[in-house]
Amino acid sequence: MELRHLRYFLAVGEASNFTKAAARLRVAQPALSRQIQDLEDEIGVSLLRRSSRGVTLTAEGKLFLEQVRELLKHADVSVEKVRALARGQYGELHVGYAAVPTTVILPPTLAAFQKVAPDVKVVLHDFSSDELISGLRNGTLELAVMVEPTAEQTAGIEFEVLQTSPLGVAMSATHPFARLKSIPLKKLAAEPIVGLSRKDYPEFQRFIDRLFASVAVKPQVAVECDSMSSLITEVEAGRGVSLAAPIFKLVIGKRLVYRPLTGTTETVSVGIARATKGEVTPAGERFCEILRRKSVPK
Amino acid sequence: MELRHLRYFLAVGEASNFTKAAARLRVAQPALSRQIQDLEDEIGVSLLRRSSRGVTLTAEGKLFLEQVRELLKHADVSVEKVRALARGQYGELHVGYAAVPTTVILPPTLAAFQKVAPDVKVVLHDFSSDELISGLRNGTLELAVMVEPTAEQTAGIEFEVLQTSPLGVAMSATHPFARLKSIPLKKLAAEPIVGLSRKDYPEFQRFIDRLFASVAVKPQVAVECDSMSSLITEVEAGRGVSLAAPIFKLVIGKRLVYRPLTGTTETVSVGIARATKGEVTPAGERFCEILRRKSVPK
DNA sequence: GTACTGCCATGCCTTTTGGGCATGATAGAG
DNA sequence: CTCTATCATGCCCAAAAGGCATGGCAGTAC
Repeated sequence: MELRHLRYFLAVGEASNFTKAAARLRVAQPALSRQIQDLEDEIGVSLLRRSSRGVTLTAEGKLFLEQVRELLKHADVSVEKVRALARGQYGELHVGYAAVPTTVILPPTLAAFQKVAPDVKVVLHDFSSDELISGLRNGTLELAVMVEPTAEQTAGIEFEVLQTSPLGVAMSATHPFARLKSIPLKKLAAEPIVGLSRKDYPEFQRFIDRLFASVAVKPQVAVECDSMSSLITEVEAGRGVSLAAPIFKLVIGKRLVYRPLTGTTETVSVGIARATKGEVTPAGERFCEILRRKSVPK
Repeated sequence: MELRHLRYFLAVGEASNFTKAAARLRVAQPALSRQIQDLEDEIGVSLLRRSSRGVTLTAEGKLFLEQVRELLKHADVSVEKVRALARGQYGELHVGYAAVPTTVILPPTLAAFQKVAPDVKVVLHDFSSDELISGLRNGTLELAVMVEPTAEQTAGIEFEVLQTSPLGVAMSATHPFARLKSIPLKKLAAEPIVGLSRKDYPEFQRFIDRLFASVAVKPQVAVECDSMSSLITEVEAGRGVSLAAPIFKLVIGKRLVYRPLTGTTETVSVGIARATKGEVTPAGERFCEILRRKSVPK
């Protein structure tokens, strides 16, 4: 039994007439006649009642016709799914992201991606940077939108910068710094700093170290928070100030004040991280393209 | 695309090796190789990654393999269903029956049928005799197990007798008749009779008329019941006696007394009724065979 | 490094089979 | 009773599946 037999049977069943079905299939009527006979022989059941005025389906034929309809439909859909998968318009896409630095880029990207590939199920994973890296390594994540990984994390990971921003400082409105237009790095060095915990964000510690190496000062990290929301609360309470990128302004709202940091050329970069030998699905590729487009500053 | 392509792809996908798959399919390896190429060309997507140490599925290949498995399974099941339908081991069978006269035959028949054709859904319809006849005529019922239809009902219906029984009378234990061993028709004619309603059981009225024609007496039908249970209650209450077949003994239990009727050769027959030009399904045929077997008195 | 082995692809030929054309058989319509 | 529409059969051709021999390639063993 081949799909041809089923396609032919479907045509005959729907036309109730060999001649017309043959015309629709663009084959000669005798060829069709024989294929149907072969099909009936193989199944060993009469599917059609022939008469000199067309054909009618037997009860068995009716049942089989139903089945054949489903089957051919399924075959079509299957092929279409595979093609869509190859075009990046079907399947699952596991995207990891760091919540705060991606608040601006991610939502419009997701919206745009949804439009071009509505049948791709995007599975979002809000992870800490270390979790993102290991997710990429073990294949759980196909790509991650995050801040540039540190040298220790970068093995087997390739990173593509999307946006680079200067650094700034966030503080409570009552803090003395709030009266300044910008904060010099040296002044910051003398101030207690609210930071992120070593455990969840190891790269934060290293970043701080690198930043203050230029002024040869050990910064005072007064509090280590395990989440952004607690960090904001601590800063708001006046326990210290926090390093921040301009994007941070969107997250802190009116609870904190943001000022640019001067006296350093250090920057933070947000971009796409992927495993060097990870699978590159067409859907992932499309997603990256949109990310790039949405990252161009207007 | 033909089923052959799918069967071949399944084999290759499962073996991860053309040579072994070809052996399992009993075709030469090059032939298999080419069919798979054709398949990939047709859907326009790479399904396999070839290497010198076998093949691995691409993401598209994995998706397609899943689909193909389902598809081939579906094809097998479809053919099997059609064959089973032709053998009378699949499908629906609508059987009408008259509840009381079939209390003995039907249950064992259903049990036996269930055994030989567990996948046939037997749909039972407990109808009055007129409903049974019209059900057969309009095709709702394929067959009916019932008492022999009257001449008026018999057009377009063929009836096959399964069991014939003499007539008897049912009465309450306190009724004078209960002291007799049998009841002569003439005595019965003088007695008030509890019958079935004209509306639901027209054949009952005609049967009564025919029976009493031989003794040239108009019987007194005192009460017309619309169901067997109410008839039993009425008889039990002493409102009259009722005509009955021996089978009736099983239904009345100890609530009523049964006595044979003498002075008449009239009998009641229970059998299979079918529409003369109704569809005869193999399942229906099987059901009838079992009915016949179960009707042979032991 | 070299020979070896297992794997898949390619080229060429054979066999199978699907398909076309002409024609036959049949039954309902006019 | 002829005419016509319908499906089946016989015969032939062409397309395509399949087989065999062989080639290329990459690990593996020596």
